[in-house]
Amino acid sequence: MRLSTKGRYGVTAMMDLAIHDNAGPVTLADISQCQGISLSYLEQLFSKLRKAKLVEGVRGPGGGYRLSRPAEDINIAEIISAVDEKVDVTKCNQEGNCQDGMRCLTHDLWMELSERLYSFLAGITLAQFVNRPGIHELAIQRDKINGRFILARRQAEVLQQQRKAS
Amino acid sequence: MRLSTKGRYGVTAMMDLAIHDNAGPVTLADISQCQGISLSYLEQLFSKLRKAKLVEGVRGPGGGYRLSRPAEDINIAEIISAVDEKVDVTKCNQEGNCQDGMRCLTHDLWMELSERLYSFLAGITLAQFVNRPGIHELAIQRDKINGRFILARRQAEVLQQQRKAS
DNA sequence: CAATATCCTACTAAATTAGTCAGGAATTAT
DNA sequence: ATAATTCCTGACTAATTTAGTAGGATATTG
Repeated sequence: MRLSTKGRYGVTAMMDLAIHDNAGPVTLADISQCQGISLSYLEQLFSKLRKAKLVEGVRGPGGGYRLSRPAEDINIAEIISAVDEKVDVTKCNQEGNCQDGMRCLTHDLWMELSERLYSFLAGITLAQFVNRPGIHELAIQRDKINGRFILARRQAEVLQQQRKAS
Repeated sequence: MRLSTKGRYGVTAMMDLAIHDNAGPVTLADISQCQGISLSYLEQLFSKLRKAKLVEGVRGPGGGYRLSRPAEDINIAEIISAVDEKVDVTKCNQEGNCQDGMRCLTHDLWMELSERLYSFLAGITLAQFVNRPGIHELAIQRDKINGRFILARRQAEVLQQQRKAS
């Protein structure tokens, strides 16, 4: 009973996007460096996230990825499903043909577990999780350690523009 | 997010023991044939189940395995833990050293998920599951199809002895 | 054009899972 | 006693999945 790194990486990366959402697109190179995930591997994951319409890619310099919806509307179950296949612990993919074309004795158990698992994860939005006490502080601390100055600069620019506009 | 066959096999096999609990020990050869699991593989699983004190082996002819405790006192989480390692979706085995010796941003999420997962599974006893409507009937049907006459005979003998004793 | 990014496909290495094989040890029936 | 039955153990292997590489194409900005 475990979660592959694919799912964990996916959620972690999405949280990164959510945290830096106001500072424009985040590059995979950035995430790769900070979270210690290989760039190419991240590209594969984001390809899936993009196909699931959870993120949007922006090409070219200054580009990167951003959430395609507000963090309030993205839940953990979606992310894991997109990246790590289904959240499902049955053998038969819920089809009930687990043993000789019939439902095996434990089929109902796995079905129920799968459902509960999914709804637990579906009940947690990115926003909810990012807004937990301490998370933002922890993230900023991390960014400093990792020398994520680009993001800091961008974030400052965005604030300036907002001031101009008002 | 998935369950390996180890865990599934383990639970399925334990259910088999629970269902045939009144008919004396169940041989692995029997389970192997009926559930379509290789005998040697079952032996490995049962070695773990035995070490976790969930089953007892009875050697010699007429031997097999039986539950070491009443089915009411055995829950699904124990079985999976015994056979398939921990029920845990964190990267760091709950130690909180997931990223550079610090807790990663998603650590709390995985911790909470692991806990909920475990307590869900721990809340289901073998007995509860075996006593679900339809399960016993399904099992008897299966036994007939699989020609599990040995067990049927034994079950009859047990009943006779009980009658004599009373 | 040059630099920066995403995007895409195919390949490879490592780890895990699932299983096999070969034998030994305990128990019971004959 | 001995043969049959069954658990028990460890080492080995094949298949699958996971994780990661490599290399290049495409789009965008300055």
